[in-house]
Amino acid sequence: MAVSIKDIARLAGVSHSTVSRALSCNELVNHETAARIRQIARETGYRPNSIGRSLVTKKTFAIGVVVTTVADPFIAEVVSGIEEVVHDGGYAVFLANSNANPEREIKVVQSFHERRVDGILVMASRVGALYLPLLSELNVPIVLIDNQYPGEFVHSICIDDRTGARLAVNHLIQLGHRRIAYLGDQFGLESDKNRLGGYREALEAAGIACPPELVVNGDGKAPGGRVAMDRLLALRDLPTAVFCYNDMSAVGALRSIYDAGLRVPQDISVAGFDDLPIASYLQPALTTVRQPKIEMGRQAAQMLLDLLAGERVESKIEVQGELIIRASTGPR
Amino acid sequence: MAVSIKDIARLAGVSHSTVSRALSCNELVNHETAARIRQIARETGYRPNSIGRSLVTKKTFAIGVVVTTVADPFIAEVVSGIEEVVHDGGYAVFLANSNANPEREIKVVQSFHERRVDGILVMASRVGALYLPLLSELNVPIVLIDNQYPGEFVHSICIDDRTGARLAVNHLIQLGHRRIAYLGDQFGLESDKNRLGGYREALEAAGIACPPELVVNGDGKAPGGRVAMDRLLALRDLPTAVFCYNDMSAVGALRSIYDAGLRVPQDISVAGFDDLPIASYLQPALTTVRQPKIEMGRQAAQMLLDLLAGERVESKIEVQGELIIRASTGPR
DNA sequence: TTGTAGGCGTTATCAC
DNA sequence: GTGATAACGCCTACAA
Repeated sequence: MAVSIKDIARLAGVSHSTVSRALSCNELVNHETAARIRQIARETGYRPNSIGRSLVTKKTFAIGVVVTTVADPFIAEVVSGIEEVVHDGGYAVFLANSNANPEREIKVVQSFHERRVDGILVMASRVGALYLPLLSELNVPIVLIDNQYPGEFVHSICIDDRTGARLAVNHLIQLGHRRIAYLGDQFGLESDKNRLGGYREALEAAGIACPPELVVNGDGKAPGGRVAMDRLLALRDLPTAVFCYNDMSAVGALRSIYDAGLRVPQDISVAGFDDLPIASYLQPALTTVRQPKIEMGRQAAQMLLDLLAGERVESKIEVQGELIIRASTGPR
Repeated sequence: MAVSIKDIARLAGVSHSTVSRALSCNELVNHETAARIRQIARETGYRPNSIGRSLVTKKTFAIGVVVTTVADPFIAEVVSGIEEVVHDGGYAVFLANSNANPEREIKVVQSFHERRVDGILVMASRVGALYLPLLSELNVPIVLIDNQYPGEFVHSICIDDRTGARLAVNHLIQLGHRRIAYLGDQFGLESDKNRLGGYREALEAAGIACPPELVVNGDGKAPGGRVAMDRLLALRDLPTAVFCYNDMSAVGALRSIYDAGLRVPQDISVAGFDDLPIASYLQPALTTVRQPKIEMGRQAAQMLLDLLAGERVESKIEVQGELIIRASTGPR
């Protein structure tokens, strides 16, 4: 079937070890025989079998990436940053969806382990610190991106949700808004908790009340944002501004507001979080907190590669968001 | 280090072949010893090494997926359909970006081959029929999704771009438009050629002229769509409707139109292609040709799995788009 | 029902 | 410089 090192050895009239050396550009091999061997390898269309190699070297040069779903624009951006660095580092990427299901997340990690990946990257983990016991057993470095399970993990990178949220809400306050709503994600996620926390802190610091009816939950996507905004619009006393968990929630909120016949930002200001590529193309262009998505992917991947190279790494990176003011927020 | 089948054999006082049989639930092994072995495996945290297994079985239960970039909402949707079916079929997914670079695409495919993936899926291939010589050499089944290189390939799935485009353009014609522009993708891509072809056919069938200045090229993304629309708006005689290569191009076109102080659809109607999740949330909601994105991913993956199972498969699937009429198109 | 032996494709350690 | 030989972890005849 596929041509192996032994086939080449036979054709070249040498031993398979010589072929191995010649192909791995080992110096200790006659220049002419090496050239002849490489020539034969080319002619026969030889491609080294990385399975055989991995078995002896105990390196697969593969890393596993777990995401909740790749059909999420934020995640897709981060993954593209990961892919870039991992690929340039000579590694391949296994990708699997957890569907935000903790059991499935663990299953996926274990299947990665069976494939003997050299490292694992998990986005928006629903397991987080629960890995710690597994970790020593697996003996595979894991880096978490935006861990969604309470508690510290060894190696992780995340955005400073709290500060980012304060940035956005302070901006709304400075515009004169006093009745500011928070349109969140599903209950229980760390980043939602922290963005809500930042929102509360900003209001409190400004001496503004935060009545519970102004905090609603969506699902981090447009449909949920729309429904949640519908609830806010059903209030007797409408908010004049809404800070949304993320841009996709804001997209849903905008739809709800338009359908109610209101204008943005004249009637209601809307701010998001993420700064997805679409954000500046929405009508009106969305004010939001930019996350360095691709860069976060790159950094997480680099942290993992450094770990694999045995280098010392910062165990926890926290990046800062940047407020991008566009047209969806205006004075009260 | 990691516990192997031999370690368990030693602990259980049996040979490693017995362990192998017990763990693969082979019937030919004493029930009690099997139970004991499985117990030990559990206690020691044994995880089979799929590398060792693959070497002898010559199956990796991995498939390689090549995309131009995963940070494209259309591609991300298709990939999520692929991942679902592939994962449920017991296979893992290698993901790699080609960055729309033909040389890199070939490199990636070859690296997949070195890893001895059981099959390969390529989205928006820039290589297409050029694979044919490589194919016999690689001896790995390849399925193409939306092949962008001219010519037929063996196994492929694509959308009927021509008919889809006609659907959209006929809709604009029925609304009374006569001056209809085509805002395309980069020059040279098959789907762009075919959507342009469908556009021309629809106009011709209606006896409408198609002056060359009404055909412009974008890049399949919002920035390119915006710039291309700017060019259309610089025309002395403006189009009253624009059919865009895809939804992201339409997103850019909308921005350009708003910035010019015009209204959609009152001044200009805009139609897209894809029906991305965002399409119905744009302002105004985008009229577009729906591609069954997730389903296309599923079908492509299923085709590959069927191929791997040695089943007969249709060599070429062509799916139909569906016109989704929303608010971005209106009477002239 | 179980053990022995061989081999998958590679790298690595020895001698020669 | 080169060739045996062993090893990696697993599966699978074949033998017992």
